[in-house]
Amino acid sequence: MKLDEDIILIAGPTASGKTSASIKLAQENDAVILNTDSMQVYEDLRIVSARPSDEEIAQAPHHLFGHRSGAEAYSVAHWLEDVRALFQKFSIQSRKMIFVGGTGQYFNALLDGISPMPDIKPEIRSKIRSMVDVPSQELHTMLDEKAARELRPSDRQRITRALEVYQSSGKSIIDWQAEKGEAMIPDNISVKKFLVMPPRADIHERINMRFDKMVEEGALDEIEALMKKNLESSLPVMKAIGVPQLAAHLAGELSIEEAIEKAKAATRQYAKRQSTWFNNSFDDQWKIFGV
RNA sequence: GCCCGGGUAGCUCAGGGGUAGAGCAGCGGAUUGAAAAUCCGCGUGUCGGUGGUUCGAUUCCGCCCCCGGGCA
Repeated sequence: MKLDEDIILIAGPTASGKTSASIKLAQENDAVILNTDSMQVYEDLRIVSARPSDEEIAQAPHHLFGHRSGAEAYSVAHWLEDVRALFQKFSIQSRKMIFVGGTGQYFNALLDGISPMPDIKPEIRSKIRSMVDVPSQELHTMLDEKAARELRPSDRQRITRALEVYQSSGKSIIDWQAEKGEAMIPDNISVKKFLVMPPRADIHERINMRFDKMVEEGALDEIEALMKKNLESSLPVMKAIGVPQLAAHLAGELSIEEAIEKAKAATRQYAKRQSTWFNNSFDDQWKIFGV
């Protein structure tokens, strides 16, 4: 399919067939592919994150895949910086770009921008994140008034974030978020949006088959190598689906069957959350494919 | 063949004369620098079948079927 637009977006839940679709489109449109997935950025997770294989990557130019170490705490802000750098490198008009992935937050940030946020002082961040023994309900009482009103006492991750923002800047995260961010894509650039959304039952079947295949292809070796790095368990890479489950098996806490079953279930639940995001957060410019 | 134990949600199981409830799975939702994260909400069921007792049976009784275990 030959497309006129400068930028093509392909979103969809995990195991929906985005990778092969992106390669085909890239070849037909002489485009480069940009990863829009929060876990495929890590070099440590080739198999478990379902990152394109070397053979697939050889079929079209790929960027932002496996370009970061798992030791880094990558985030949507880093991703936007990486994208901005690529926009300059290629100059948007001269080369078609295909964004493909399953991280809704990244797509939203790309299209709508992200509010400016203060730099977090490292000592504040580590102080707050080290309070692992303090119940989140108690952390919630330390919030500024506005954040306390918006966040649930059980939502530890957002509470932690709100605390570090307030303590670093003296301003509520709610006020920071009220400031609109700048859109990444200029108005004169045309965008085509594809949402790959197969029936849920098909996705479940593909997830189950794919995880078995990952194990056959050496997922355990990959996780073993990752564990040898002794990274902090709070790092994003350590929370990728498949990592905790297979690590638990390697540690002798789960049988391989149990680990596989838990990883598959976690993947199905993730696909559910992705579907919710795409169904409710994406506007009707997205063209839906049932595949 | 006989004797036990068990058949309740997709799975593992609890309960008990007034049409039933947990965990997991599943479904729905939120989502602004960890987002594959984090959080919120929802039981989805001929209680194996069939007769009987009873105002009323998933529960008590009989018979049958199925699954374990034991004795032969």
